[in-house]
Amino acid sequence: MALATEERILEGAVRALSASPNATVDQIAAEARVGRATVFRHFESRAGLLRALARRAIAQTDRVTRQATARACTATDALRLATKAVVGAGESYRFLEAAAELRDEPEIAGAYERQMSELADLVRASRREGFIRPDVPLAWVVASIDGLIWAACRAVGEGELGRVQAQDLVWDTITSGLSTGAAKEF
Amino acid sequence: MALATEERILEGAVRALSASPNATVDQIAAEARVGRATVFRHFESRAGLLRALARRAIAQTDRVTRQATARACTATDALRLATKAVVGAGESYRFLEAAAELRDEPEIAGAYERQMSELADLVRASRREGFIRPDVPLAWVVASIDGLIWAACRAVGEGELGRVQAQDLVWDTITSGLSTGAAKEF
DNA sequence: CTTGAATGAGATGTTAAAGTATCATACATT
DNA sequence: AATGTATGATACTTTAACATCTCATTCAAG
Repeated sequence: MALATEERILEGAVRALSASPNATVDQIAAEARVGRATVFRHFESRAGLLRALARRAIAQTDRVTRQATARACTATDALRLATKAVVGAGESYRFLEAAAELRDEPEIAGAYERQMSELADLVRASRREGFIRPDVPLAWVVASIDGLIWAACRAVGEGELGRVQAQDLVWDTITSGLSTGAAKEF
Repeated sequence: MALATEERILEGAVRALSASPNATVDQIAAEARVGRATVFRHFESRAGLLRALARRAIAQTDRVTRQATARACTATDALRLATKAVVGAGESYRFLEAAAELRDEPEIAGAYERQMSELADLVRASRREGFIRPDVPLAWVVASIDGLIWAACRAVGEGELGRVQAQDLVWDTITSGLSTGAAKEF
């Protein structure tokens, strides 16, 4: 059952690395309930395992993003659904936040760049629809949405918020901010 | 000049670790323009250096936060000034984002908890003043402000935004969100 | 029951980085 | 000028984790 084993290793790695981003191969193997040697039978090296893991997370994010944007009729709705979907898939890529060694891999860094640039495209389109404020730099809109998504994933991971709740709150915050608007003179 | 040397090492470490969070002692020493042995003369170990660095970053953040809140007359204004000040001090603690080994240190993790809980206090007080929306969970307000601060620090570090611009945008986003509000039916 | 593939356990080799030790040099203080 | 302290360079030891290898065991297929 080679496939099932690889899957178990990958799942274990996600858990182990989410808990501590410098987890050793021993810890990953233990988390996956698999012998240490078996990890090296399926992946050429620790770095290779991390790459596979990152590719998987990227593919997963791409998939849910495509599905979300496919059924949207406006760019703004696509942005909303994509945001929601990406937050929902947080568990699969959250370990990447602190995975320092993966930032150097051009493949991974490139994929992240691409996703950010796709987000920028959505934001630009939504701005043309009059939804996104024109007076805020595009770079900040992208950066802050990204930041809110990470914050939501973290909150879900820490158990501070439910997943569905977090998905809704991100869009709510993008849309309305956090203030009542009652006291702008502050 | 023991003090000046320690300072140089700490500054170098901030730079080296910001560039790559798993920087070796060699890289840190090189960045600080200091011999490798000198690092170990001033700090008992790499871990000790990181602890000192984290303590410094925490103290710096506390200092600017205190200064900011001291001259505020309302909780909301304190929140605004503190947010701005913390973004301004981003360079000094940004390396912590990916410093996995520091999360395990109870002293560091505890300080972060404390700062989050101080932020929560400010948010609660500002909410009593009618500024922060009462319909959003406190945990999310805190988490998203934290997320926006990190996003701003990252954007400044990457050169995407100027520091002052980023400081203003964080509060602007908290206050008003990113949408025009013109198309809430989306 | 036999066979073969995958696994677990653990011994062993390998390497990169941490940490230590030494010595010559520069520099400030007296 | 003499002295003491901090530093840089370098060689060395130690350690932790990666990676490989071997062998007994399990288990499914025939």
